[in-house]
Amino acid sequence: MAVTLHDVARLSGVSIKTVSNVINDYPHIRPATRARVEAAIAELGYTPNLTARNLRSGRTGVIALAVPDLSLAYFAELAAQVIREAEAAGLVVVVEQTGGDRDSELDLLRSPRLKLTDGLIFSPLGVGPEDVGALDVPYPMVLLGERVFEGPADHITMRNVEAARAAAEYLIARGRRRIAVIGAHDGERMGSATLRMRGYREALKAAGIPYDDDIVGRTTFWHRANGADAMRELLARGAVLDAVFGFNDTLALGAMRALRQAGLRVPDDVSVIGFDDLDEAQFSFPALTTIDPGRGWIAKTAVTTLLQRIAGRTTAAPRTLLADFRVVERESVSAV
Amino acid sequence: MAVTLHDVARLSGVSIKTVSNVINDYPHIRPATRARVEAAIAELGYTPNLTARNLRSGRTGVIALAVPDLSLAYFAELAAQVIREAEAAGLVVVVEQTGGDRDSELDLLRSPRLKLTDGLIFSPLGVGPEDVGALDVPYPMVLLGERVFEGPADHITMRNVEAARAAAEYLIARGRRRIAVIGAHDGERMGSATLRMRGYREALKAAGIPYDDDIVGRTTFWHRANGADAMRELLARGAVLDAVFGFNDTLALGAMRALRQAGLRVPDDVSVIGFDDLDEAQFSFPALTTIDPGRGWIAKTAVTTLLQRIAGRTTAAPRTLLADFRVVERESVSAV
DNA sequence: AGCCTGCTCTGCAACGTTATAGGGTGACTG
DNA sequence: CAGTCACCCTATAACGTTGCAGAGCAGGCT
Repeated sequence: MAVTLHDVARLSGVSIKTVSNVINDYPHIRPATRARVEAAIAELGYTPNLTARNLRSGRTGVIALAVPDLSLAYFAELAAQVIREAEAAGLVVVVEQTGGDRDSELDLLRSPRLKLTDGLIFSPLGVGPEDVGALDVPYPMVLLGERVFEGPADHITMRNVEAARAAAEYLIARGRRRIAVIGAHDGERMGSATLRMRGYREALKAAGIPYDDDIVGRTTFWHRANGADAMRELLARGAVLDAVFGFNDTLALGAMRALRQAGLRVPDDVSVIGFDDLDEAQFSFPALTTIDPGRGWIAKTAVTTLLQRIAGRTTAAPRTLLADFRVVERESVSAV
Repeated sequence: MAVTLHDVARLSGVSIKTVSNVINDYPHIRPATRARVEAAIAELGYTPNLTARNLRSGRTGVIALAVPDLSLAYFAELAAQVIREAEAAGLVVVVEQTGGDRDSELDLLRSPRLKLTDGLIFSPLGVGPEDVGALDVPYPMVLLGERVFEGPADHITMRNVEAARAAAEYLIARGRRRIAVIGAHDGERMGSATLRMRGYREALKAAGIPYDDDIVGRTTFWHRANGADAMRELLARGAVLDAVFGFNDTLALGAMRALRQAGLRVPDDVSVIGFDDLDEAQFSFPALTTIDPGRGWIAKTAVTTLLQRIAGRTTAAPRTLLADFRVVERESVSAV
């Protein structure tokens, strides 16, 4: 059924190793021989068996990307970019969905399925600082996200505190003083919510605005529905606010929907800023002002860093690399 | 470095084959031997080398999913569901992005990378009926989408014509007569645009409404930006309309943004219906009325059909399977 | 007693590839 | 004219696993 090196060798009248040499661009081959072999390859439609090659070489040319769920737009866009970067480097990507659940994440790290891959780009949501032990895995890994710092692996992430501070400052600079937050998460000891909250509070403090727990909307999950629900709850209990900082774009978009449903005008009555710069943020009405956290750079750097580890070129201590961010000005924020 | 069967065999004092037998649940092993082997496995932390196993068995436990781009929400949600279904069946998924480009798609079909997988779920955008030859590939494949019918592979898709007709009828039933279309695509001989247009025209005809080319917005790509642009163009040339049928949700959402930007009220001045039932359609303002094309069923059926082909249980002729659809009523359509 | 059967375990070959080591050529050098 | 060297090619042994064939042994049957 499948054509192998043996078949090509037999047809072209050379040894199997010569065929292998032709395929691998070994330089010392007579042009005539090379032509004969290539003709045989074409005639038989031979393609190498990558499984066998991998067994020999110990490499698979496959990397794994583990994210909570592709139906979350942030991770879909991240995955799209990681796959593009990996393809440029000649790799393919297995995408694993953990559901953001700590146990599933720990299972995945130990799964023999990863044996089929050269390395892992892991974006945890459940695993945290208490699991650094489990993160000391026997294969190359790059960590994304905010759950684990000082872990045993390279870590590529964004400047959460600074970016969140910039978002809040952007609102403050436009005269907003009652800036609600959507996405706070009390139980969390380390993560995006904690860090972005820190940046928010820094901005308030620097501007001399008191922190008010009454305008902090809490939600563990960061879906559109959670943003809308948290916003409705804030409005229902009569919170006074002139701006909303959604800790990500889907929260902000959900919140924006709830605001407009409640008859409030965005940005005039309430300005809204998000975080992530999803594609869809350009097309809400009004278009969402947000933070571009450098996702493209993160994807690219994750792949190149993983490749360096795989190649064993870097035996240095784990590094943490931070992406640059910027405020993307659109329509959902106006000056008072 | 890596622990192999040999290491386990040496430690437990049995042959390598016995260890293999223990791992593969071969029944005739003395409990004492089994226990000894299992203890050795645990002590050494042995996990099987899947590459070697695959070379022996000819199976990899990996399937490929080829879509245009994960940053398109429809394909991200499809991929999420395919990965979930595959995982339930003990498979992992390599995601390939073709960009929707015919040449890239044809390249992919011939790529040796697919040698690493047991089969392919392929959602083409560029490849069309003229390429049925190239689709006759030597590995199990399931086709998705509307580009190729009557091909050499199983085909799982949606009831485009009926669903589009239902969408238009839904608008007509609410008194809308000037129903614009966003997403028509003239160059296309076969595809979603063609089929959905057919359903739209069927509905018009059945209601005795004349077809008017002036309210048909054309766009090859189906991003949010294209929907907004096409809508703006229609409005700019003074088209008279009381409803919009976006051939997918992102087009509809883009169009909705353009409508509201132009000061029109949705749904009262102009009602909007989409197609796909993306997660984000629930959270636009107003929430988007749309068609649920049965994406979940499609993902599940694609995986199980592919698995049947891989197992060789079905040697029957290629089948076409159609998902059920339904209209999802939300807020973007109102009665006149 | 002799044979068969079933259980437990083993050795070898094979999956398709690449690395290593080395065997022939012919041409060039001294 | 011998020696050296670059070039072209080949045979063999792995990579880690599983399928196949069978060996040794105990127990039960005739």
